[in-house]
Formats: sequence, structure tokens, C-alpha cells
Amino acid sequence: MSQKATIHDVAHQARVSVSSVSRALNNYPHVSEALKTRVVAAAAQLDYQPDFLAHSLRRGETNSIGFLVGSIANPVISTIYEGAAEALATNGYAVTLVSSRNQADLDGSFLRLLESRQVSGLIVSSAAESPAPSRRFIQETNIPTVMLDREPVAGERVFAVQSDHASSIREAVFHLIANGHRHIGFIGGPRGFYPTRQRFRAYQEALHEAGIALRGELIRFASFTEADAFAEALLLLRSRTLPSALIVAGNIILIGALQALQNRQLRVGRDIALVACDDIHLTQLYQPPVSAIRRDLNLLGKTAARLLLQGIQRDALYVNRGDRVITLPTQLVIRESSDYLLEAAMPAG
Amino acid sequence: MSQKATIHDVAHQARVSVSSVSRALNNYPHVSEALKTRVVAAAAQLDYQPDFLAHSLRRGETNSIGFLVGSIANPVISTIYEGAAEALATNGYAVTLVSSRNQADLDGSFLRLLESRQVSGLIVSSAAESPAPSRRFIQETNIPTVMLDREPVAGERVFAVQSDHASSIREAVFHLIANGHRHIGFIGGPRGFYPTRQRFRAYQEALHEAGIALRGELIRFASFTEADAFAEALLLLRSRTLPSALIVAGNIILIGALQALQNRQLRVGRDIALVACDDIHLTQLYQPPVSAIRRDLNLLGKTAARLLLQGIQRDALYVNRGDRVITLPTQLVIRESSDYLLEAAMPAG
DNA sequence: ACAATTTCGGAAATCGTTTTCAGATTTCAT
DNA sequence: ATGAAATCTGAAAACGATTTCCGAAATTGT
Repeated sequence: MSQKATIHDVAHQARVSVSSVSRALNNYPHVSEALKTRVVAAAAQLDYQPDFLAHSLRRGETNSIGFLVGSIANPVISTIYEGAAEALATNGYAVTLVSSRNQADLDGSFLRLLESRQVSGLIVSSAAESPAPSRRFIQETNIPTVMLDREPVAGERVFAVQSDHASSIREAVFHLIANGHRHIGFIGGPRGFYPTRQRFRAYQEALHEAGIALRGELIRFASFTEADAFAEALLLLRSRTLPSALIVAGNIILIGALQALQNRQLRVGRDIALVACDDIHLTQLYQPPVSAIRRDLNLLGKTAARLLLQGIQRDALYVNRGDRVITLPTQLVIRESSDYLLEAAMPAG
Repeated sequence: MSQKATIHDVAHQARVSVSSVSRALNNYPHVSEALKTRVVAAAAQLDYQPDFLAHSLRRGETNSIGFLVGSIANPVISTIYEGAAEALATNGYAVTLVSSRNQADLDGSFLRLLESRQVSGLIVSSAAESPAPSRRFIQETNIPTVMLDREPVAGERVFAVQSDHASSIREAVFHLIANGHRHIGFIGGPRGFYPTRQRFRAYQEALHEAGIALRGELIRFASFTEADAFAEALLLLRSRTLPSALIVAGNIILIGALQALQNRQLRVGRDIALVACDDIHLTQLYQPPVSAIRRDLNLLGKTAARLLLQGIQRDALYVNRGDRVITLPTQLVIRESSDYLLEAAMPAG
């Protein structure tokens, strides 16, 4: 059968040299119309596609992006991915996706894999935090990198897209307080995890401003598994003082929390108020619908892609830190799960 | 700074020729221990990593897999992906993921993109069906391909992993009938879509066997969007004869169906029985919990990966059709949404 | 008409590997 | 000791593109 046509075949067909073919096809200056049309015709006739590997080897650029996630089965991450992938695809980039299965210790080796594949840029949304080898890698590599909802490491070519978790958490806390709640529980993800830190700090600050003392027994942190979230939620719901409201920081955590609430036979929106982070199908369809903090995940992905492409193109241009971190807004959507006044236990001493 | 070390640097360092380095590192036969240790030492010292592009160009193999999906934000697909990706990663393959955003007309160009990237194999889970250009591509390409839950096209090197939708749908229909239902509605995905066809056929056959006539007004097909599923479900629920039970074929469809049920103020598990396909978090946490057809999605992905790697390795070996299509079991999980007897309208004349 | 400039085309080098080929060395049997 | 076979090694040719370099041709200016 017809082997794949090479540039030599095209050159032969068009009766010109290989270099002329290359120039004509990559529209270089100083190439006559006549030659150009002849070459394009020949290329079309032979259905010539430049060899990707040879092209990249010579050019030193692969036109592909490495994307590291903790788990693509997480709906938040997969939606971000879709946004980024669309923007990247329209710019001619393909993306190599690797999942570390929420095992932070694998991040480093996956990043090295991507580096060895010579990706032109990196988008990172893995679990690893602070003094992890993967962060050192990002700091030291020369590959432009965008971190998703993470504290960006130092580095000229490290960018970040974050969500403004804090303001919506504040809003949620004040919303609950306004509805009469004083015992507001909090279940977060891992403590080292950037969104968890942001959310928890906002929770603390808002309570402090409202003059409500923090109660350690109403605060729990879980890992990234539903099972663990379930266990922590259960512990929380068994604490001496049952909270009248609960803030659940993260979509996986929400699963575990709902399981725990059902297990304890607590009716959401009656026995306990619930506010979730990440507005997913589940929060909208649950009975009663669950208040949630919404953000435009698709935009988040698109923004990451845009930032990365800039970082790749302006190879040498200096970009100051202000432009290297973008924070997108969030929005509290109040639904039945928390939209009621707490009758009992008004501070009537 | 230290440019990346090449094989020449290693050769120089070890005072041997480049070809010897290559042989030593790729442990070829007939290479002396002395030379080998010298080379490994030099390589380690220079932190030498073979250049991926040069390697692939020469070897004619990229050790990467192309993965085409309609949408990775679909939790079923992303779970399958995770399963496949893990198996592929442990075998040294990276995967390039492309999403056609459920636009079947884009499939062809994405497949060509993957081909031009010279992937060693393809896993395809796109929407496109029957006489689509993308199917012709798969039929004609020389790249080993695994189709996920699709009717495989003809071709020596085309494999498929499917789920046994039919048996669980039958079981579901009989379960509903046993509980007293006679008006059982069905909402499927696109008609050309393989899982829909399988499910619908089983639905038809089961009703037929039970001697219940099909009612066209209780059957609807939706596209892949929730909005459309919602619209179709609403139409169904407004039909002259309200169904007492509903089978919902697919997780996106389920979203729309639940919206429609809530919109019509029909209580699941009381006013209407519900059986969903795909057992996702939503079905388990919904109140009441929703009966669902469960399958091991991770295994599905792993199986696809295994099949593909076989197809890549046994380059010339003939594999007969029986071994090219694998069907995995499904399982009906009955929950409160359908686990009750229909009191009214017993056939008591 | 001649020199100076610009435009264009082709041979060859390059990217960093793997692999072929053949020459050199060693092992082994006789 | 000698020839054949087995083992080791290095030079050079791939892989398929891009890019440099140089000379030929065409254009321009005087």
C-alpha cells in the first residue's frame, strides 16, 4: 500500500528541492507564487502530512501541553479540563493528560514524564502542596506552568488561576448567622490544600467578626475520599454540641457529608442547614436543593489555557507577578437547604 | 547552564562510541559488562535522559495512546478513563486526550490529529455512529483501536469493550411488572447510539414477552444535553396516559428526567417508579435512593487498555472476532425509587 | 552595458536517537 | 598453531523534517 508520503516525495512530484517544499508549505518569504502553487498541488495530490516527530525534533517544540490532575473523575476538575482543552485545541495544541490518582507522591514522576515528552507547557491541578518534590520540580523547570487553584510556587514562568473562595464563604457564614445559626460546622479537605485553607480562613474570620467563638469539635478535615469524608462528617455530627448548620468545602466531601446526614437521620433544610462548595448536579437536584458556592469552571479552564499560551509565546518578555495570578469570582447560590430561619434556641437566655 | 545531555556527551564521558552507549542502555545482547557499567555510570553522572522525539522518530513508535471522548465531564466516561489511564501508565504509555464536545462532526478531524501525532493506539468513546466519517477512519486506519460501548466497525485491528445492558434492562422491566406496573415509560439517548439501541431493544422485548403492548407516547429519545432530556421527559410526563414507572437510559438523561419529575411535582418512589442506568453518586444519594443499573466502569477502562496493548503487541498475530469484543456484566440495584407495589389499578376489572 | 542588489533554488548540515554493517578481538576446537 | 565461530565495538546511514549557506538568476540603478 501507499506508504506515508514524505517531503522528498512531494519534492520529486513537484520537481523541486526538499527545502523549497518546506519553505513553500511553511510560507516563508521569498518564494515565488508559481513554485508555491506547484508545491501545494503536489502535497495535496500525495495527501502529504508533515511528520510530527521529525518536525518537533527539528523545531524543538511539540505543540502539546501536559495536564496533571489528581483525578479526572472529579467533576470539578473534568469541567475545568474541558474548558482548557477547547481553548488549547483551537490554538493547535494537543494535551497529554496524566492522573496521579490523588497520590501526591506520584506527582513528581508524572511531571518528569511530561517533561521527557517535551511538552511546551504544563497545567497542574494535583493534590500536592507545600514542601513536596513536585513543587520543586515546577520551581526549577523551564517549562511554563499554570497552577489551578493553588498557591503558585516562586518562579518567573509559573502562573496561577484561582477562585475567590473567601468572599463567598464569608457570605455563607453571614447568611447562616442572619438566619439564626450560632453553631456552624465546617468540613474541609486536607489542611495543606489551598482551597481548603482559603475557605477555612474565611470561615474563621467571618465567625470572629460576628463575635462567635470557634468550636474545635465543629471543625473537621478529611482526605480526598468519600469514605474519609463520611467518617469525619459522622464524627462531627456526633460531637457534644450538634451544629445547626454545616459548611461543606468540596464536592467529594459533600458526598460523604450527605451520607453521614442520612445515616444520622438528619433532615437537610430542617434539622440542619447545609451550604456546599462547588455547585454540581447533585446540589441542584437534591431534595431539598442545596445551597452552593458556584463558579464558572469552564472559564477557569479557558483562563488557564490563555495564561499558559501567553507564557509560552512571550518567551522572554517579563510578566510581573500581578499578571501571573488571576483570581476569578465565586457566587453563593442560596437554596432551600439553608434558606430558613432557625426557630429554636434564640438567645433568649 | 547545563544543556540537556545527549548520547554523544555520554559517549564522550565514557570514552566509547555512541552506538555502544545506545546498546548498553537498551540492554542489547553482546555487550560486555565492563562497557555496560562504564556507560551506566556516565549516564547517571550526566543525568542523561534519551530524547523522546529522536527516540520515537527512529523507532517509529511514540508509546502514546490517543483517547477520543465526547465529553470527559461525563462521570461515566471519566471513570472509564481513569481505569484505562492507570493500566496504560503502568505499561509506559502516555495518553493524549481529545474531547469532541459531543459534536460528532468533529470526531474525524480529532482522529486525524491523533493519527498525525502517531499514537500507537486509539481508544474511542465518541458519540458518532453508523455512517459517520469517523467510523470510516477507524475502519481504514492501521492503528489498533478499541471502541468503548460501541458497535465495532469491521477491521482486523478494531476491538470493543461493551456492557451487557440488555440483561439488566430486562431484569428492570420484569421487576417493575412484578410490582404491578403496566405503563412503563422509557427515555433514551440518541437512537443511533449503541447503548440506547441495546437498552431500547431489551425494553421492547421484555414488554413483548410479558404481553404488554408498546405505547409510543411513553417512549422518547433525547440528545446528549440535560436541557433536551428535560424537554423530552416533560413531553413524556404530559402524555395522555401517565406512566407509573420510568426507565431512564443514561446519566445525563437522568438529570433532565429528575428535573422534569420535580417540575411536574411527581414524587419519585410514590407517584412514579424510577430506574436509572449508570449508578452514580446522584442515584445513591437521592431521596429516595434511585434504583440503577451498575457496572464496573474502572474495569471497563482497564479491559480496554489491556485489549489495546494486546492489539499493539501481537502485531501480526491473528485475533479472531470472538476475542476482539468483550462484554462485561451489569447489575440491577433495586432501591426505594422502585421497590414498592403499585396499589392502584390492579387488573381487578 | 555593467555593477550592485535582490530574489530564489538546491545541496548539505542539523536535531538526537537507533540500527546496520563491517572490522576487530576473543574464544574454541582441532 | 591455526582456522572458524562467536563476541564485542565503532563508523556511518538511517528516521523526516527544518534551516543554513551559497551560488545562480533576475531585477534594479547608473
